[in-house]
Amino acid sequence: MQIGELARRGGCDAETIRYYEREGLLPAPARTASGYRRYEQPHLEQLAFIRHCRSLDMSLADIRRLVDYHQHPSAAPCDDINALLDAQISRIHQQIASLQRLEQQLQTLRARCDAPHTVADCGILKSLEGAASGEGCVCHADGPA
Amino acid sequence: MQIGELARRGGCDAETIRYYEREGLLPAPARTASGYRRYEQPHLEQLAFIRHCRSLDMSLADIRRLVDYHQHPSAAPCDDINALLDAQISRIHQQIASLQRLEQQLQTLRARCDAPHTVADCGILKSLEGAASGEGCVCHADGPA
DNA sequence: GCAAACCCTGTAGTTACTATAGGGTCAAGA
DNA sequence: TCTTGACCCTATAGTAACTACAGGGTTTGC
Ligand SMILES: [Zn+2]
Ligand SMILES: [Zn+2]
Ligand SMILES: [Zn+2]
Ligand SMILES: [Zn+2]
Repeated sequence: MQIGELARRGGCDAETIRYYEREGLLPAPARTASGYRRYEQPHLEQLAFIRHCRSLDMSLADIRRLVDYHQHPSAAPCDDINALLDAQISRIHQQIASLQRLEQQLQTLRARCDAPHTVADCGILKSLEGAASGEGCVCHADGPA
Repeated sequence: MQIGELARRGGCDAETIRYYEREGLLPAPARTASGYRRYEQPHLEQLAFIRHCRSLDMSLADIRRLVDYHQHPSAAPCDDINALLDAQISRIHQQIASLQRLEQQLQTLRARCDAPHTVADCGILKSLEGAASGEGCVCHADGPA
């Protein structure tokens, strides 16, 4: 199949596939006489592997390592794979915590403007200005995030 | 004060300040005869304003709009400011939801490797491989994220 | 008169793509 | 046969918000 069909079946853009090839995540396929890329079933599976990992928000560097394990399955213990997953989970966990603090801070700030009024008089802007001149802001009352 | 002191007091790097100047978020300050930037108190306050907004994860584009309101307070209603905050809050909210789904998916995948074994035999890698060949993965059992 | 600690500009790198520009190829219809 | 449209190719630049040089000049103190 050519790159367009692989892209459709893999649920991504053809540019993305060329990018993965440049980055060494997908092997360079055979070419037709006119230079078109020719893909086979294994390419689709490897692309699906990559896209699935991406849907888990893994970095291309991490995916590269998993692809390597996938292509050269070794008798070594799988500690590396576990560590990779654990790091990913912990990163996500921290991001969630940080975003939850952030949302609370934004809600507090948002609450400073409850009635309709002018920009010059807006409690949100006033809070931000106060914080800038060192007055201590409403949103970061419990220590900066 | 020179850029280094402003950076220390503003809690960021001197490069960041030059970047803000290039981006039009901070006004170009006066220069000494030898070309060094000379900052005054108002610059520090504007930098603090920007950094505070950044700590709320606002985009530089949004901050630029707030800085404009701050510098030219108008008699117009503050709907824009409210909309900006609301959009920010909703964005964060969606990110949290998406990351929570993600964490669940990663935990499910992680649970496929409970005992120590070899890479060739690892349940995590096997799950990822199965998903790539269309078998339906453990992690996205409840529909893709 | 020299070294350390500043400062300057300009450019390139980061992540995972996305979007052009400027071409070549191929199959089908007029 | 010519042309139209859908496909493909490479190479380059753009995204967000910085960060990190390279390769200089300046200022301060000893
Ligand atoms: Zn208001
Ligand atoms: Zn605050
Ligand atoms: Zn395992
Ligand atoms: Zn899955």
